[in-house]
Amino acid sequence: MVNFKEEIAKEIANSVNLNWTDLETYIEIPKNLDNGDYSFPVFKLAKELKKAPQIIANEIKQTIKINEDIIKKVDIVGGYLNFYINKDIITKQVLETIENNPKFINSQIGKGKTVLVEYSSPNIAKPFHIGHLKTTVIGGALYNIYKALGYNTVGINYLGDYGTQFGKLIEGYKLFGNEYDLTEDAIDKLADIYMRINNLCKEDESVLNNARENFKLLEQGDEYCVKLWKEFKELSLKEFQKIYDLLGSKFDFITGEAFFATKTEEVVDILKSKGKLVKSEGAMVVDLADKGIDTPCIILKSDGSTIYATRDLASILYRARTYNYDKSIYITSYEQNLHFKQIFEVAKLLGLDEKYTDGLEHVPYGFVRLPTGKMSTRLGNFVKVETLLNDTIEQAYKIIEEKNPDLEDKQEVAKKVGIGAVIFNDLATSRIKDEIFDINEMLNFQGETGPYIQYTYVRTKSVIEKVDAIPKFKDIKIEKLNDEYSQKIIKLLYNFENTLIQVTEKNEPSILARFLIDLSKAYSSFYNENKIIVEDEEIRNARIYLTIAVGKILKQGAELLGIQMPNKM
RNA sequence: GCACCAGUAGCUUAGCUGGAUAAAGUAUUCGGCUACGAACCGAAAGACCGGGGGUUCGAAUCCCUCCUGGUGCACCA
Repeated sequence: MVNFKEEIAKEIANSVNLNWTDLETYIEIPKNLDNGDYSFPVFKLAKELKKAPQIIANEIKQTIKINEDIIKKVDIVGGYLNFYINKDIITKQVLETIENNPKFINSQIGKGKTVLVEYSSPNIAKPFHIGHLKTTVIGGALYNIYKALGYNTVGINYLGDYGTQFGKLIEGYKLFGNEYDLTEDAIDKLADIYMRINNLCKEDESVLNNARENFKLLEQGDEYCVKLWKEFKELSLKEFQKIYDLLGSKFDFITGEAFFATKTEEVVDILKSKGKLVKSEGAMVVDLADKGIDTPCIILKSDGSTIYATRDLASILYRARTYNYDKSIYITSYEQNLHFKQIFEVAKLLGLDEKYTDGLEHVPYGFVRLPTGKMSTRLGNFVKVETLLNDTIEQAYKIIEEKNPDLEDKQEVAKKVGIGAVIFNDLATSRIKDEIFDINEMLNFQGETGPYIQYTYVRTKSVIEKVDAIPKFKDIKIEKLNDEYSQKIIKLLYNFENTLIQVTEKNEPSILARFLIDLSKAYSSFYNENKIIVEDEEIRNARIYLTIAVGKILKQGAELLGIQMPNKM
């Protein structure tokens, strides 16, 4: 496809004798359509060329060689040079590309590169509540999008399956295990046991010591403890899998902390041999004061055992060797900002190639809070993902019942719509923002929501279903799509791939979520203003063709976010 | 106390590598189904872009400072 910015930048560059790549970054897209399709602020050159913007603008306008196929018109308004592109060429190229390449992605940007995405990472034996949803959904979307751009993508679920907490849980099971039947709702019951033993540990030091002892035994491979731990893990995974199935979350590897616990020795050895490990308040730490980080990174606790940082470092070593990654992103709440800052600094001391340490990136997201305050498993103040999904699915079912009672497979559709609403809600805003969870907001499927995108898609399907002959691209009269509504859609479609690239540059799926809203709005306006199935065959075919293109991109974009599209709703 | 993040319409947000009149949704009021799906479209109203300084031809955007909220700050993850 023509890169309009590049073409314009090159032509201006010729005219003023400057480097076109710099000029390209100056080019903007005017908010107001009256100001053209692309705009060049001439003020930017005033200093460099030592001339008034007006004079420069005139000179450029006069000397620039305009290829009429690409640029129709150049205007000077204030200090801007406004470019009006040839609508037919962009329309033709967009539709032609979608015809030939249904995925509408040409970029080779990810070819030969490997990206690791660590996400979801729940603690086993604890309920999967809506606080874990963001990492699962954001990570899933990023995973899909990197993959779509050609990256070799590896999704890792780094389970919290290690640590003193399991010593406690084992102790709790020993004491009250016989009161519970773990064949059903295992996690809830384990969480209950954990809550009880945790309270007991606070009251009774000897219980806490038993818990610590259990963990030590677990580490040493004690048969009873390992057997219990495995059982807890399996029960938890089984329940998590139910949620992952609903959300469509997929992982290439489910590798928990325990896996790396056996690999920490090398980390300690390397740091020791480099003299970076120093004793501080009884623990072995790496001092990071010279890196601007006040808090040293603990590698070995006072009792000589490892800590999560040590295991994270071991995982970096392992992943560098195993996957030869170019980029490795960690999706967690911003609570862990300092932790990742620390381990990324310490990772530089492990003797790894710079490629690997440069590729490390923490992708933080904001807190989810309940109106009643911060969520806490310990205090029982949380909303389970399962409950939330059931509520939204039920709501979707109710609305279908009301609006489209004859629909087939209502339950299936309600599932797609209800889950789509939840996923979209977590992806629609910048990930760094905190969210106060409001169930009423979740259950409102109007406006900028997942169901709105699905509804728009369903309308495209419905239109296409109504026509008997699907037009071929070669028969489309491009110039029939010159109206403002069609053109708005075309411009959005033109930006689809660029939008995906932006998502990966910022690790920000909300950019795609917004794009899909914009496209849905543009199509809804088009739909209301233009009758599609009209007598005039040329107009009809052109509009149907545009409808097909919108449907394809909506579906693809939504699926990249993890949202399934129903054909009817 | 130190560090990081956030503060834009009643509410939820977009815009933040500086650019033309600050953009949406929601809530409120009004209009549109004898056109292909009204979970929609259109309109009205709603903003000292947290306050104050500065840099610049130009600041929601960059710098300084203050205020508010959140998070982190050593053996939990």
